Amino acid sequence: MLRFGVVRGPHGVEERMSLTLTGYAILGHLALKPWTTYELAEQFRKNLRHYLPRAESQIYLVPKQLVALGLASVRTERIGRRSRSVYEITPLGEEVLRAWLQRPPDARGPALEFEAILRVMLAPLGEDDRLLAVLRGVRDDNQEMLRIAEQIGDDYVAGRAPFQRFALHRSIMHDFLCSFAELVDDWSTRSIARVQRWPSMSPDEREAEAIAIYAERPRRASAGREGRGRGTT
Amino acid sequence: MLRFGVVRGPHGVEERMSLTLTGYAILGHLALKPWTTYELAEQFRKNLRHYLPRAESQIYLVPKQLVALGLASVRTERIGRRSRSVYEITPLGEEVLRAWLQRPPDARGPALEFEAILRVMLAPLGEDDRLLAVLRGVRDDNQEMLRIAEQIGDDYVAGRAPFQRFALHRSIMHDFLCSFAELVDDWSTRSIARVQRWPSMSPDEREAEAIAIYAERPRRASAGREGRGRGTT
DNA sequence: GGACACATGTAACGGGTTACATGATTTC
DNA sequence: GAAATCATGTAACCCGTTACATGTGTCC
Repeated sequence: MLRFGVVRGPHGVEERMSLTLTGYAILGHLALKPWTTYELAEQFRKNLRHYLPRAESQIYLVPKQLVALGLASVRTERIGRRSRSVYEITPLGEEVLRAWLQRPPDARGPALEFEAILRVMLAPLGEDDRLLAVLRGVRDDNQEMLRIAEQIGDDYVAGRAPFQRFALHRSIMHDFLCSFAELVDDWSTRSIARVQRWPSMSPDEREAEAIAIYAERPRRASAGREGRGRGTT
Repeated sequence: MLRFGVVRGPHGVEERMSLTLTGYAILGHLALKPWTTYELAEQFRKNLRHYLPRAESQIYLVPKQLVALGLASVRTERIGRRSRSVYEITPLGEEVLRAWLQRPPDARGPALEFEAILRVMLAPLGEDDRLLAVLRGVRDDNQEMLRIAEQIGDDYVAGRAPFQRFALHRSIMHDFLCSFAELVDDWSTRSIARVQRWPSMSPDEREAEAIAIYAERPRRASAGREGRGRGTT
């Protein structure tokens, strides 16, 4: 997060040094409504962790930093004897966020880190049943993601989602999350089935199976689609 | 990487403290054949970055640490006046790797970090054309991934891949990579098309579109599949 | 009265990134 | 002889994680 020099240029604010993605994520949430740190932590735990995984402690730290930078303000409420901090965005925070939304993303594509794939790669050094265990672990874990996606879908259909008014935009997110969870489910399921068939196959059959996959994937040519060509606009 | 106490137990080595995933990734590569740091860096740049992204400098640092831990050895070759280090796995390194392959993975599912999704989430704060720019950026960047996957597929079909002998195992990786690249391509393409239609739609139509997506995704029930139920085996 | 969720942090550590630096070899 | 690629690092920095700590409210 570090220093954060804000320069007021002719077209609004320009940032000398930017926040981390976590910082913008929280600032963005504050732009929608005031949040307590607990609510933010909950939000990250339930909804954001699939494409912005962060430790709980970070969610309590970052809002403080935003306040220190003048991008947010805190108000302390008392619920009985228990106190809680409510964070709100400041006008400066709104400007900084707007400037960020105007800028092109730092990373355009998704960053994936997938230990299981490394284990698949090194699987020839071990036994097939270890590979199966890895793939089953992936699939089992993914069931949770599928359940969460289902829950979110139900909430929007029932009209009781916290951000129902953004349903249209959020449906793009939901589309991605579901596609991803379904991909992991499908991939792990068919890979388990494949590995299970290997012992009963001849070397030639195995060779043929591998080559068939390499020959068919990725599907070639995606011609005749919207807005062909480079450019970020 | 830090300390790394190896204890020789009744069933082979037991590790007191483990390597990072990067450490195991490189150790795993050394188990297949000796590599120079440059080759490793190339390998990470071309093949691994999609599911284990690491800075180049890290690839030069980690093998040195493996040597310091006694898991690998270096040999310095001279090509003309230019020298290069060739790294090889030691017997201890092989044991440690085998022990790791035996253990269940630390993270079973994939970890995703996707700035563009955050921008989709906050898109209602900006203009639709900013959202379109983000989605187009994602799709354009993803073309590169699709091209790389195609290249890899061609190499295996032609029988000239560096690890042709592992074609069967690696086809599982290829399957995942292609599925993912195709997902990103499909998702970004259909999302661009959707956003472009929004201006010409009535509020009711937009509402209906959103709800339709939430109602259909994720696909419900995945009954009658292999090995139902929990458990890591 | 015990368990569990609510609620909010702090301190230390380190893995990985960014930025920089440098020289050799090949290609045009 | 300029440019690109080959080839190998080092130093500083810091974001995020791990692990710990602590008290409140509520349910049974």
